[in-house]
Amino acid sequence: MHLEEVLAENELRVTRPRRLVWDILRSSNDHLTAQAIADAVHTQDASINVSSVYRALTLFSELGIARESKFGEDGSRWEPAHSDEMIHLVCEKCGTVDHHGGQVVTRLRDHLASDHGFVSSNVNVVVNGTCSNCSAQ
Amino acid sequence: MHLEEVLAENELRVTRPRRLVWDILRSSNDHLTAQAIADAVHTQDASINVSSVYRALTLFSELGIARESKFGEDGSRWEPAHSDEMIHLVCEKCGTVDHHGGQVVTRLRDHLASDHGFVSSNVNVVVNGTCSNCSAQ
DNA sequence: ATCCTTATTGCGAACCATGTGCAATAGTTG
DNA sequence: CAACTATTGCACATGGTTCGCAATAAGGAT
Repeated sequence: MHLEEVLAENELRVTRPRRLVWDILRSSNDHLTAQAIADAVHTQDASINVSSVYRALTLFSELGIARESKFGEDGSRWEPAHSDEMIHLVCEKCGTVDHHGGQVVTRLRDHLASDHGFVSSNVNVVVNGTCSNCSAQ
Repeated sequence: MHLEEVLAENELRVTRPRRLVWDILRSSNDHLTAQAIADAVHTQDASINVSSVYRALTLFSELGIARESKFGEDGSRWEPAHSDEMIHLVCEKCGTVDHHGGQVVTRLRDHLASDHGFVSSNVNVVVNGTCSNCSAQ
């Protein structure tokens, strides 16, 4: 997915802050806080303001190319968008956040819709626990 | 579950702020923000400070008798603790938050543990969407 | 019931993540 | 290149949540 296209399609401009924030989001496979992203941006261009980072992130989320999740302590975590099917496994020991795919979410959605008339737009699953690495020792 | 017992077991004191916060949590079947709880407390005793409300809530959550969830805009939501099996259905139209029980979570836990070595301590499922009431019209 | 000890409070200020108004800057289109 | 205006940087506002500390009150002992 190319930032340029998505922005162009919506008649939005491709600016340096937006490009940098996007590159960092894409290149990291972590779930970064806005602050962490701002820090990373600053190593490449110290003149870019935190506000622009926040503005870029909110924009990306509105455009559907970034996803905001709330876990952990210090504010929201950001990552490139992925399907709801991908749920989050947060290890309480090493702090790693992994994705896990399956049909759980789809099944849940279907069940809620057909049996309870609840039409879901967005499903968020966060599992806290101990990952296999950490529970090994 | 009696507040007094839980507190006594942990050599903690039963104070007016704690009792009021607990009563409000128990009597409401909503998911209240700390601020809303503070407001409710104030109608009964205006002299109680917000800090004490926050302190009570964090304490209750440590004691395992209250649960903090993060959805919506304005901060965390609080409710008396319930099993992970109860997932949250948040209606984007009317704002209602409903509980929904099932085996989804247990199945997910088992799957993650046996097939992926991820031992989950706590599972959080938030489904955003439109409830049957709202989608009716 | 009263005294003592110390957990807990109220207060105010601090903090942190996030949003905003506005003048200056820089994409984009012609 | 020029012009139009979306977007930025700045500095400040905001809203939720925490903290230090002196004053207060819970609960056990006398």
